[in-house]
Amino acid sequence: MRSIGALGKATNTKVETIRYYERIGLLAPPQRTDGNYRTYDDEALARLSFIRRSRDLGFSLDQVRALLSLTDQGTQDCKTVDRIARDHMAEIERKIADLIALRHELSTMIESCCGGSISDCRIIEALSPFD
Amino acid sequence: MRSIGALGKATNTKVETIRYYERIGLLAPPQRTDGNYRTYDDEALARLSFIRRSRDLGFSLDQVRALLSLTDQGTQDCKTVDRIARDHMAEIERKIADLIALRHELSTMIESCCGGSISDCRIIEALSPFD
DNA sequence: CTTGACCCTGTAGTTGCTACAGGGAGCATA
DNA sequence: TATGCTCCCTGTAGCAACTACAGGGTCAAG
Repeated sequence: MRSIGALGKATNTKVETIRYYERIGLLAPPQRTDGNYRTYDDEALARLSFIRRSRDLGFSLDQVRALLSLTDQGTQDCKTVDRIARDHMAEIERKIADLIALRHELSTMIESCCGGSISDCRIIEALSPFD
Repeated sequence: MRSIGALGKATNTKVETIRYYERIGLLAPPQRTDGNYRTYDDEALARLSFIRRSRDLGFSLDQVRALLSLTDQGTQDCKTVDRIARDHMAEIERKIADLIALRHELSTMIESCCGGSISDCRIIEALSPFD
C-alpha cells in the first residue's frame, strides 16, 4: 500500500491528476487510512500505469476508458481493441499529414520573407486576404 | 456592410466564434444597426480573414494577436514577424517528430496483435505494466 | 399576422489536466 | 509540548479555443 504521492512518483503522474482520474471514474476510489489519506495497492498501480502508457501513446481518455473496460471484462475482445488502436493510428496519420502540409505552407511563407530587414513583410502579406 | 452571419459565411467562421473573437478583443466591437445587430465593413472582413488564415496555419490566438498588433502598428517589424513564424515552424517540426515516433510505437503494437481472433490480446499486453 | 430565419446576451460545456485556497495529518526536532 | 515541515484533504477556478444552449428580440416574406 502506498500514498497518492508515492503512486504519483511511481507512475510519473501528478497527485492532482490521480485525483482527477478518480473523480471522472477512471480509477476506483481507493481505501483510506484513519487520517483519510488515500492508499493504493498494486492493482491500482498497474491500472494507473496502463492509463498513463495509453495516454503517452496519444489515446484519449474515452479510448482509455474503452480499453480498460475491455480488459476488465476479460472477454478478450481483441477485435474491438484492435479497432480502437487502428482508429487511433489513422487519426495520427491524418495529423501527421496535416502538419506536413502546414510545414510546407509555412516554410514557403517564411522563405519568401526578407529575413528581418526589408520593410515590406511578405509573411504579413501572405497572411492577408486579397493578395 | 454585412451581418455577422454573412461575415461568418464569407470567412468560414461560426457566428459564435466571431462574437468570441470580439469578446477577447481580437476583433473590435463593430457598429450596430437600429435593431442592435452587428454590422461589419470590409476592414473587419479583412481582419477576420487574416485571423482565420493564421489560425488555419496553426498559429495560436496569442500569436495571431501579436501578428495583428505588428500589422496595426505598421512599423514593418519584419524581424519580429519572422521570429514568430519561425518559432511556430519549430513547434510544428517538434510535433511532427513526436507523432512519427508515436506512429512507430503504435504500429509495432498493432502488428503484434492477433488481428481480431486469438484470445490473448497483445495490444492490451503491450499497454500493461510488468510485461 | 404569423412563420421562419436570423440576431441578441449570458452562461455552461468540451478535453485533460493544473493551480490554488484553506485547512488537517503525521513525523522529526528543540 | 511546541514548532516546523512535508504531505494529504476538499472544493473551486483556470487554461485554449471554441461550441452549444436558453430565452429572448428583429425583420422580411407570404
